[in-house]
Amino acid sequence: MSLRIALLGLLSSSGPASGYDLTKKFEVSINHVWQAGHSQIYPELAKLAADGLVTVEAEGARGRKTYAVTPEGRAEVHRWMLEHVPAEPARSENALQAFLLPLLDAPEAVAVLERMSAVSRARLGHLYELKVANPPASGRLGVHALELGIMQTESFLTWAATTIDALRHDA
Amino acid sequence: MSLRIALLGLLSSSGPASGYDLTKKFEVSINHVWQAGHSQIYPELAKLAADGLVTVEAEGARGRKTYAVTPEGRAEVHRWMLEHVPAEPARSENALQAFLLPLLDAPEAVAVLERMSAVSRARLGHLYELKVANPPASGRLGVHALELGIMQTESFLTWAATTIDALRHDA
DNA sequence: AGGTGACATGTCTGGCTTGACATGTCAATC
DNA sequence: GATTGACATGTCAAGCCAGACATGTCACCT
Repeated sequence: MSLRIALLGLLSSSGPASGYDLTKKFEVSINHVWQAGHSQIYPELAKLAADGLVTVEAEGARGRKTYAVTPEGRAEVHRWMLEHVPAEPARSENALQAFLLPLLDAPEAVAVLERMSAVSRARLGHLYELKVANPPASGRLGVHALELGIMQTESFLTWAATTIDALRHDA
Repeated sequence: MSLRIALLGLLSSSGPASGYDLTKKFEVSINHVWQAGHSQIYPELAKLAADGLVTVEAEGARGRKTYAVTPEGRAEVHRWMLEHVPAEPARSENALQAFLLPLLDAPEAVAVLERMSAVSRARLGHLYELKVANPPASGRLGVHALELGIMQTESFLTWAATTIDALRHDA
């Protein structure tokens, strides 16, 4: 369901695009919020076309098909945004490791936390790059999600640092 | 993979338990970190037993089977904790709605953010209850994950409030 | 003329997950 | 004696998803 919405949203905002374009857009923008590879995107676009939420606007070179969102497609995203209450997925390997941390002794736990922190700092750097590359003009799809991602990553780092301190203090 | 680890972790920490017990434990403790229903747990326990990571320690009334973790099982969790680098799932309906927020007009976006906030406040309340119910004795499985969940939810609320302000200011 | 790499679209297998279906026991209440 | 509700274990169908496999075009460089 959510993949449909993500695709319709991208098409609504950026205009007609091919499956290939959308796959690229996923990689550089929506990726930190929702991941999908081309093997998911192509079939989903076909379904979307079958349901009348997008149309094949043009077929170009190398078999390229350009999809455009229909008014029904726009309505679908709009409806989903207003009506759908997101289900908390609560399925994160990071959080699972956090949960199981007490199974380790203190030095091991600190090592795990430091590894997590390194990964998060890299992620944070990546998000900052996105922010700089995509100056936060309001109205741009993704600006708010980017801020959210940055804040969440920062708060994760704070948690990790606090927990490391606590573990060192215990030992 | 992660479900195996979650089950082995719970069995390592709390001692032998049945599939039913583990299902209940999932609901009240690990749920905010990793969800699974009994229809996943029972087959996974059977596989775990087949792989020698747990054993059926006893069969009690009403077909109850009590599983205990084996040394191999403990080693498996330990190895996973130290070696496995969590893949960021980055698949959150909440974040997707945040991403698509610019498709809405300002009052609609504010309404969506306020709904999100209400859900998050409820979640935060639930986490606080867990914290009070389970006093944070260090060494208890889940204490760190609980703190993490609280911090992340609080930072989500901060983001939502900031974004609402920004949208109101624009309009 | 041949090779490389970006463009472009698909399929398929296997694993994970959900929700519904199915079955049966035991203890306590009415 | 019958009903209810917690206990307890499973299966099944359908959808979602990742990663591998498969195919072919076009432009550019050598």
